[in-house]
Amino acid sequence: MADFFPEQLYIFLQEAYGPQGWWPLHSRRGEAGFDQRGYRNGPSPATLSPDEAFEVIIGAVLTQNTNWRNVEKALSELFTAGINSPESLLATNPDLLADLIRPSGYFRQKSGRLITIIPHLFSPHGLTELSRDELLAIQGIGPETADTILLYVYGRCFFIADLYTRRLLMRLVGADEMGNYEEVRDCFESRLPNDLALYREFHALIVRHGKEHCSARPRCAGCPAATLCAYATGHDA
DNA sequence: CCCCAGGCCGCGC
DNA sequence: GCGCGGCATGGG
Repeated sequence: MADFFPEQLYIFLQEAYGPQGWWPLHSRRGEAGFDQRGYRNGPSPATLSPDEAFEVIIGAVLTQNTNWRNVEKALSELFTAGINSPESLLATNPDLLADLIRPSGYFRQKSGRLITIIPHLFSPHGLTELSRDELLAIQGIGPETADTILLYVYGRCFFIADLYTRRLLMRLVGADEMGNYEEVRDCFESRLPNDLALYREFHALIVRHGKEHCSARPRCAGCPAATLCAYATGHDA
């Protein structure tokens, strides 16, 4: 990863895909300032309201190893059932909660995780801001979920080194140069300016790019990062 | 039929 | 500290 320059990559992705407006708020889709899938038209505020924070945290847990489409179904079920706050979630029977989030997969496990996690992150006064280590100590919060909360809920510059990010970087620099989650995170964080909007937009662009081109089975034709990519060389261009 | 998706945990080594 | 199985649905 020694000669990887993330800002170059960012320029290419931004030019190809434009602004992304993450994190999508499913409950706000179609409202003023949001599109039909809940993506913001403009940049998001540094710190979210308790309602928005609740929804991002729920979504971050539900999307663990799960397609966002399935998460949208589960979020719809939750909001239709009136579960839109820490209090309403904690007042729900775990088996019922599991049934509501069934479309997101691992539904029994995720029901338990939500019930475990939410009291740590919210008090009767509102959002509780925890450190990365404190987040990681909670059952059900691993590195990616912690960094998602830090970046999109608390507005802190932690780079999310999720599946799309690590797969993209592996193809850019080659498998031999690849690192683990923390090394990839450090790679980006040590080479980027401390710019919250940049961090948020960059991760969103990587996910978008992962869905359109750099998926498990890559579609390299038309890839906006091909000129930076070791893998693309010799492939279907 | 198969593989894949914005992980995480507990276990064995 | 790293690899592996379990957890589960819905789309391609």
